[in-house]
Amino acid sequence: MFRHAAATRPKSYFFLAHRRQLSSQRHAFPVDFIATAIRPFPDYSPKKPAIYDAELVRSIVTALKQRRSESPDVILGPFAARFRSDHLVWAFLHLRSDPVLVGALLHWYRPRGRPVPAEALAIAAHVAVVSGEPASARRLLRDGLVSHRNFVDRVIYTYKYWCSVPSVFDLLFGAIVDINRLDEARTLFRHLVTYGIIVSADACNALLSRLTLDHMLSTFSEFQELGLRWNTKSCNVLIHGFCGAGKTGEAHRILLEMEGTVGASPDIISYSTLIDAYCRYGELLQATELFEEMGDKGLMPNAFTFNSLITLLCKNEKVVEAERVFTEMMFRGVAPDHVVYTTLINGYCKSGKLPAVYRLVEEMKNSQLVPDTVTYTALIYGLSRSGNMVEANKLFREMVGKGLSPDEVTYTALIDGYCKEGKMNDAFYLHNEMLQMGLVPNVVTYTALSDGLCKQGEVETANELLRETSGKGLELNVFTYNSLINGLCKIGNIEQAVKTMVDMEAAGLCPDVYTYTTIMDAYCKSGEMDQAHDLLREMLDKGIQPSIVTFNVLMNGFCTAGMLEDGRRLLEWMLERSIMPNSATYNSLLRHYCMEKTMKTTTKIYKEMRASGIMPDENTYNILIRGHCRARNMKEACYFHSEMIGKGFSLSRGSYNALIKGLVRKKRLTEATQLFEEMRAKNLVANREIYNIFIDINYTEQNIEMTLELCDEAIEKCLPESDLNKI
DNA sequence: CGGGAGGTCT
Repeated sequence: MFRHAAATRPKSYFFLAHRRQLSSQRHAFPVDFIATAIRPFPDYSPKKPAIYDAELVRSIVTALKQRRSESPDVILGPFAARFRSDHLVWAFLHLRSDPVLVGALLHWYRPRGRPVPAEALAIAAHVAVVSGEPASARRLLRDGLVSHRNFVDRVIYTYKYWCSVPSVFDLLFGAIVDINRLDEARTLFRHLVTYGIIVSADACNALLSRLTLDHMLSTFSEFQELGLRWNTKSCNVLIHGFCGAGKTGEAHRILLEMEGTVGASPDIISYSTLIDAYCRYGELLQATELFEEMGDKGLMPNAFTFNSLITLLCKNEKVVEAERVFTEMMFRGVAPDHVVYTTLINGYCKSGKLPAVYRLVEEMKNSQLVPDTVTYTALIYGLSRSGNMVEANKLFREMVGKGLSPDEVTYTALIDGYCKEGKMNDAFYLHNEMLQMGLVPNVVTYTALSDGLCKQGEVETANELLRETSGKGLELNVFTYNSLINGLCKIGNIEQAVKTMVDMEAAGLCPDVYTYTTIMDAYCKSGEMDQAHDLLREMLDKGIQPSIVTFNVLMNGFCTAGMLEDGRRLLEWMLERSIMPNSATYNSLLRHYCMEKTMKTTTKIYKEMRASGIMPDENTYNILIRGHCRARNMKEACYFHSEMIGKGFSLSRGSYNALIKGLVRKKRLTEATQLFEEMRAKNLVANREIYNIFIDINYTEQNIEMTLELCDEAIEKCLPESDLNKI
């Protein structure tokens, strides 16, 4: 049923509506200003058909109404030759309460090569809105907008005669925003105000969220002054905008003041957005304070809120704490979704804790949560990182099998995995495959490939690749330059590395802690401690904070240069500034004292390390074991060996050699043989000396077959003795 | 209107 009464409604209705709006505003306008400012919608009516046309239209309409179940093509076919675009509107006059038939007529007319007139599209949209079909109205409006320059005018022009309702303008506004004509949306808002129409806050929010921060703010105040009452979502958009620009202080201010200035109280999204920003910028304290505060206000944190905290903890390599928060969240009755699981899985992937990863994947499946592309990418990345390309590929196929599409991030994770293994052919094969899939490799992909080439010593090829990358219009960034600089350092070309650092500055990129640490390491390794120190000075002057790696590089430099006093001083300097050393810091010192065969000092330092709560890593154990073996402390060596096995660490080639040699010396042949077999099973090559020992033993015991096998193996695999010291 | 994946230094 169509309500003709609506046609008389607009003027007074909107006047009242507008007054109501203003009375709740802080900046009230004089009422008589509004009374004179509002103009009525135009009085238009469709032009009259000629008798011939009217009869044609009546026949068409009758046919459509009576034969609803038949295809419009069949019904309208006979009229096709005589049908003009004018007939559309005349037909709509009879079909105004029947949006289905309006749609059918348009649908039939449209593909016939002639454009649908703006007027017909606008009318069809009004009919759809009035009949409660906003989705099709929006489609029609969008069509009108893209095909007719003055479509907005047509919608306003036809508004009154077709007894439309104000929400058509929300849809029109939304459609303009959809096609990204943001200035036009703002103009429309102002224009509609002159008719006494205020576009809804939600429609305006869609615009707001697409604007840059500056425009966002100016639009917010302008629309507010024109009579719009913004809502909580609007403030959330502003909060998000400020957060994205790093202005958490401003965002926080909105959260605190929105109730008073806009009359909209912050909701769970307002808080979560700000909490997420604090987490992103590493301000855990601020984040947790807000977390508490929202609870006090009766806003319960949800999976989004918790996820931000979990992400931050994972980023800070506190994945165990992250899981504690995860457990706490479930305890509070918040069910984790697939995103939270992905966050935590990724955290464990980064720290290489695959058993925990598998446990969470299992748990996720049991909760009926479905992993998506992001989840799979995190898993593939985790497996690539731990050198397990076979499993990574299996997962890749599994995700494709499940109908998920790998994107450029997924491919890059796999490509990086191959690069880290030095399998550059596989890496480039995947690069080609992603091109064939229509995916566009980005600067991250090329950085991974370039880094892979650099690590293979093919710095020239990497340089060539990056030239091509720039040629494609991709902008190289700090990561790219750093990996190239590292490549140059590793082939011993520090001079070129420094030149490249200058290049990157010329390209407008600031060398960061990675750049400096990389070059400092090169200087340290070539014994140029003064140069390294100069660079440290330079980076401190620039206000770049050294990382633990920077200190470790220096520590390693001091130790290898035999500047032990400087090393110890550096350690104390770090401790005084509560810069927490890690296992690598201590490993340099330990390695040095082991080489000096001063195991007493080594043990003292090791005890200091444990007392500071620093867990030894695989390297630490290998250093200690080799040291104790050389000092012939087999009891200690064996103790550390069993402890490291208990933690899932493995002996290095050097440690195997040292342990076996030590055990043989103590005549503990059973243990020595067992280790030798274990070593061979892992495809690690023993020293010539060790082979000789076992060849002798087997020969003495007349195990001729074994003797020959070992001889062959030694000839095939062992390097000449002279090269052994280089390993 | 809010959350999760990939590339650089020992």
